[in-house]
Amino acid sequence: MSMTSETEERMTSKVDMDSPDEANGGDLGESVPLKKGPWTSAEDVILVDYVMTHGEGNWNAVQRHSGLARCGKSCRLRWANHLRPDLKKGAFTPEEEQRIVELHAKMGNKWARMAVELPGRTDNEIKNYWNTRIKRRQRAGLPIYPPDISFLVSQNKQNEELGAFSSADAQNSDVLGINNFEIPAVEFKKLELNHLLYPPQLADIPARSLLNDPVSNFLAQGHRAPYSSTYFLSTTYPSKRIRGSESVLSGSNGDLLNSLQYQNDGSLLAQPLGFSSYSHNLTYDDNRSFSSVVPGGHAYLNGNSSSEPTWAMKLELPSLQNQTENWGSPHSALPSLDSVDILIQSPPAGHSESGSLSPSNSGLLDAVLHESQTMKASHDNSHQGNETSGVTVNNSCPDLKGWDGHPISPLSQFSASVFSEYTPISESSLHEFLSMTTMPGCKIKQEIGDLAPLDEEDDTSNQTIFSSPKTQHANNHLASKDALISCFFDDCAWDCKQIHAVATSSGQASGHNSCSWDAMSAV
DNA sequence: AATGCAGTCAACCGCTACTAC
DNA sequence: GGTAGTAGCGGTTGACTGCAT
Repeated sequence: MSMTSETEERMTSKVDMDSPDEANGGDLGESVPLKKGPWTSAEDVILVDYVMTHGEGNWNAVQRHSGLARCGKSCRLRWANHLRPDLKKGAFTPEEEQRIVELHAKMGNKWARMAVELPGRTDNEIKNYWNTRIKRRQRAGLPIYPPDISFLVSQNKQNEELGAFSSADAQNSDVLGINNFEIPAVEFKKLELNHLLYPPQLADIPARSLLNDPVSNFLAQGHRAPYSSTYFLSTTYPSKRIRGSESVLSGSNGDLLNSLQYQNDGSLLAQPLGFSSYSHNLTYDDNRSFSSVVPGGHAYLNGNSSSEPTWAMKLELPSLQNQTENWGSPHSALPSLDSVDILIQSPPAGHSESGSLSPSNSGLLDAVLHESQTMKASHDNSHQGNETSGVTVNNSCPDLKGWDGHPISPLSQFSASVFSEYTPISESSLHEFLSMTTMPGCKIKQEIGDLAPLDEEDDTSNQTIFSSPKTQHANNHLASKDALISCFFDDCAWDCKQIHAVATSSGQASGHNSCSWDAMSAV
């Protein structure tokens, strides 16, 4: 947001001068009231000067030493989000946007950790971008994640579900909660990250930043020296403190810092970055495409916005550390979830006729069967003859558009529908549901190539490669649910096409057949 | 031109984790 | 082990901007 000096001053005049805020770490010994609201240019200069002299940290001392009438928290925030010289200014690039989506699919609302992966970007920036994006897409009735990401999210969920089956496996889980099953290797061929690191370029910085930004001028006037060489390597960002069990990623900071160098002019010199913090699941292949396993799974939030909620339930999306601590353990309770508001309707009365399901499948799976069968009946009545290559294409919601205008995945629709139509929802049940629908080792990967090829665009835009887990346990788990899968996949032809694209592009067929593609495609 | 609305952004707030004593 | 101080994170708020009516 650009702000002229006049505007700045005008705003400043409106800023309340609050009394020292004890809760915010204000200096109780000072009589100077702490100021709130937008920072002025003069304040910025004072703060920058202070950091040049004293370094970062001890933010509450800023007021004492510089006379700046700001609380420590405010100073830290101002520095971290606006004044530190390694910040990248300007709009997110498409690559960064793609990266954010991908990171969010993996991490949930862990903005600080996402910021570590996006050098020069702040958690606040990313958070604002994401929230804006969510709002925009929800309004448009688009899914939060693109289909390939959504698929990977659900794919990951099933791996976590598998991990919960075996305490032995859980004990062997690595620090990030990836169990020792053979995790499907997923390649985001589409996600070229050739420019993952963006050295700040003057061209990227708004003119205001160069001409009117007092800090830029300040730095330009000879205050850069302290930032030269390794000054920031030891003191500055990304230096986000990793909370609690997130410390398993502690290598991230160091590795990242080791990949960054500041030049004498204060600009950031980018070096090849190996992402060693996620080296076990994030890699570059020879084509510099991005390979990832998505360990975190998230609810489909795309929008069945027409469903009026009867009550709201706050769910948290799983984060890595939570998976480690909870998901892999057979003694664990429900997994912790990141904050996502999901509006869920109360279940229809008397919805418990599916007594054939196991107790663990009660509730949501009943709902799955019920809705799937209902939808199937509906399709049979109104959409007969929509079969292509043995796959029934769901056209029941022709107006809904998915990622980049693609029709919304029936899987996504279905998931959203499940979320919106039935409640209370059990996270474990959801995982089980997703596990069944996307279980690796499923015959999908072997026989899917028999389907008609997708159009060229799909082939190139959703190239995702899976390998199969060698998990007999999973296969046994799967085998008992063919019937459910066959019902479900009637409504998932679209996602089957995605799977098809995956299988076609990968050329890696699994030898583990535990559920019948025929059963799914023939319904 | 005036008004309303949505989008964007900076900043604040509440909370938690870490550290030192 | 308890407490206070500090740092950091994530959610929320409010001001500004741009566009549509």
